Amino acid sequence: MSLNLQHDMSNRESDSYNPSTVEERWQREWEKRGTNSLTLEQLQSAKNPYYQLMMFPYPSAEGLHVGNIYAFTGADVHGRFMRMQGLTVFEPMGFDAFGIHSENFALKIGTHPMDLIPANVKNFTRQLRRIGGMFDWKHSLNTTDPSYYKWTQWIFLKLFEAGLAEQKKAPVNWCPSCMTVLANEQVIAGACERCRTPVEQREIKQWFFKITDYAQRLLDNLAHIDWSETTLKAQSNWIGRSEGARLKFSVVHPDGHGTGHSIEVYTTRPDTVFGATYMVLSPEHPLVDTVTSNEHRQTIAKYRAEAKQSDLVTRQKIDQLKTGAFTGGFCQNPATGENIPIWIADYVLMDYGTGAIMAVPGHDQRDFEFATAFDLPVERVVAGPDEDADTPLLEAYVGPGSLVNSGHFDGTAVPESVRVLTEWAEENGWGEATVNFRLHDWCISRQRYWGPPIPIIHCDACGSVPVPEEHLPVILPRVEDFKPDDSGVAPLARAEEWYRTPCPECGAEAQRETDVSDTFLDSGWYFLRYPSTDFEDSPFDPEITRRWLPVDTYIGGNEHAVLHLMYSRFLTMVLKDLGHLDFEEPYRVFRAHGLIIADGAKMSKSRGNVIIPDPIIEEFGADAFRIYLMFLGPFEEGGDYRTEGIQGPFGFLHRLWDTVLNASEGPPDPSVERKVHQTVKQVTKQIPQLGYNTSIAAMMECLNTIRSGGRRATRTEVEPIIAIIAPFAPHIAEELWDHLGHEESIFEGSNWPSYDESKIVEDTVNVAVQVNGKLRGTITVSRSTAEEDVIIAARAEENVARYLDEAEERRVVHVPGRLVNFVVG
RNA sequence: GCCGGGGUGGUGAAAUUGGUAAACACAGGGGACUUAAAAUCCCCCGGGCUAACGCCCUUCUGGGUUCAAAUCCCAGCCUCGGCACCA
Repeated sequence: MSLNLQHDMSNRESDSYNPSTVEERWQREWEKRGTNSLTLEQLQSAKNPYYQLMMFPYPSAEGLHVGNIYAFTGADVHGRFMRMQGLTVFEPMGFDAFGIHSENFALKIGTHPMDLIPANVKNFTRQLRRIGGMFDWKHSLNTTDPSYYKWTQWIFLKLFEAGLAEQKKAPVNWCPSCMTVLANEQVIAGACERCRTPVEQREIKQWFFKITDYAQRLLDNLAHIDWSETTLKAQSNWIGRSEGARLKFSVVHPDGHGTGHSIEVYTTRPDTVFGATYMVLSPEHPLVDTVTSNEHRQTIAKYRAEAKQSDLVTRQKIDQLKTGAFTGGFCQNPATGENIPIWIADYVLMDYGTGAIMAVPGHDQRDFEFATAFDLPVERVVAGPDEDADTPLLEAYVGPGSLVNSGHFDGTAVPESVRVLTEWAEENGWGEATVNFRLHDWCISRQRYWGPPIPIIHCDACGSVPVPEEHLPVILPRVEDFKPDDSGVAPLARAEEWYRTPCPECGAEAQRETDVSDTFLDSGWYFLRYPSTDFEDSPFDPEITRRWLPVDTYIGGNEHAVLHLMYSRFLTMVLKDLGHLDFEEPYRVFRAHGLIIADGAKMSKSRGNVIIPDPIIEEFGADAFRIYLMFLGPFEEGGDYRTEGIQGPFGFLHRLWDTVLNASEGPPDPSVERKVHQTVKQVTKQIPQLGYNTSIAAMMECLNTIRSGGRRATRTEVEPIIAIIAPFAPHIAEELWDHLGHEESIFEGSNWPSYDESKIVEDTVNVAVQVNGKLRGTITVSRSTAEEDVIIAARAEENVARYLDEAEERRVVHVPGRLVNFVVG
């Protein structure tokens, strides 16, 4: 029979599916017709605007990798689906091309980044077109383009004017290999995120954005935004809000007389203050010199020097022995009135809380370890159940209980005790309730070359003067020797003719800031720029921004859960407060996609399991590759890439092609039609939930049904399938759509098929029959069969009957359309 | 250590959210077509017992709830992410 069909279609025999021909044709057509680009007029007046965003790539020399394509395809499927629903979808793509990545690579191969980046961008653009994304290339952007970073600098100025940018000398993480300052976020377990070199501590003047001013708001808003749960959790952990108290301890002479100095500590357990038997300052604490006695000065100086050298590397290792040194100074425990010694130790960090702690070795494990190491007294002030004031402590007790050895607070239960003791401290003027955040201010300056210059001019008379807006952009000059050195001074300091400039305020000779800004500042606002790239005189056009933002759906990797996503939320909030935006959360919906792994491990050059996409696309086509990637597993969980796996989707597209080309006119077969409607329904429901793998499986199943027994399909059966596959395989969908006689692109107009609920219901159902919960047979009954008749039929089933004969029926459970369960005993 | 995600065939994974476990694919085996290969098509494919109808076992392990558990509860093991001396 299939032979006969082949014969019928002999005029079509040469038209077997050839992905590259089809894909080239449609990529050309889209370009020619402007299918994927919005006009300025559309941007200004679209009735149903939908902003589909994905994370723009850093254009590496290696080109797009499978992970990029996976992420972009997942977002593109969603965007194309929304478009077919009749929305005007804006799906831009750009390049995050500044930063240390490009700079390091340029240094390595000895090419200037200004030459390297355009070549990489060109290659990326070619590859991005090849995968068939619905990208609006008329509204692309590149962060290294002066017309873009002009506005990055403008944002810096806005924060500067608002008092949210400040320069201060700060102990910073210094990577001796990259020769640059790293943000705390770029330090992983004491080592540089990029090169794994242990980080040192240095004091350098740095520009900071005061993101901590927004900590509470950044945290509170997490309750209202529709983001992936894991991302929300990561953000909230990163902000790290904790409630506690600041307690003031007076510094005293050994004889108990006050020195006039006092030290504040931060604690989440003010209720254990009676058990504070010593105090520990961070080695960098400003009062260390003040409290140190002459005979201890040398030891302290030595310890501080050691701490500085090893700093974040060893300091962040938990499982090491506690070290420290006694200052010779004392302070008074405000609760007990007793003098307690002041130590310094590197387990106390200067940049958390106040950089000083009251040590309660009885109820804090770190303090306990320190006290044990240096033979300091351990006092019990909390007794758990079955314990009393004298139960010895073999380790810190942190569980529930009530206070002991705490004067008239004895007996207060622990959660209550925190409040009571804080109030007591407040009444007596030595403490107050405080909220503390783990989040640090954002250090945005880099002593590197490949970034936008920070638009500040340093004048001896006027101080730090912002570059006037009309002088923006401050163009990054071409400096041939841009290699960073150990001095901690940025390469731009070598461009004397560039940095020498008159002060905008007094006209005196002054110098430009030679630090450049962090890449995360570039990517912190790019989504605002995309819809307004037609405008040169403002970063984002107010009218267009009102129409298109916030972003409707943002899909990206969870590796940016804290940094990029936090910074862009912060900048959006600031711009709102300054009156430039009327919303404060940039992304309505954010979904984190999973990771593509190969051979059970993350793809990486060092593992040698990186898959290069180009040859696969060449052989099987972008459509098959897209489907395969989306078919691997749940999009939000990622999947394991196997080279052979693409055969499935590839064969599927071949069969789809043949089926459509051989389709006849005529009415659909009722049972096939039912399957088609079921499939349309399922895919319609699952795409918005990113249930791509199951959508594809449903379409495969549907095509199997259409073709079952070698039957020839009708046009009405296949047409909806072409439409619902279109978001996944846009090229073949266009070609087949065209073949069926449609003039316009399948993506123009609302071509998503509707389904008819009444055509979905089956007239007969299979009902499982169980005896005591074990499957003993199945029966097929008409959907409308009355319950009692279903049970009669079930009881009559041959195999079931064997089990029912033997025992007494106690109960019958009937789940309509699903099963009958006889409970016998 | 803390916070998340997850453990289902040889493999990637499904499972209407408590109702026939393994859909859809990959790999493997067998067959058809072909001079041959590729492509395509058809059949088999969790384990055990059986000539067969069937039966027993099976969703990391052990308990529990229920007529019914991959799904809910308790305990434990493993794994992958994130944070981590954060007071």
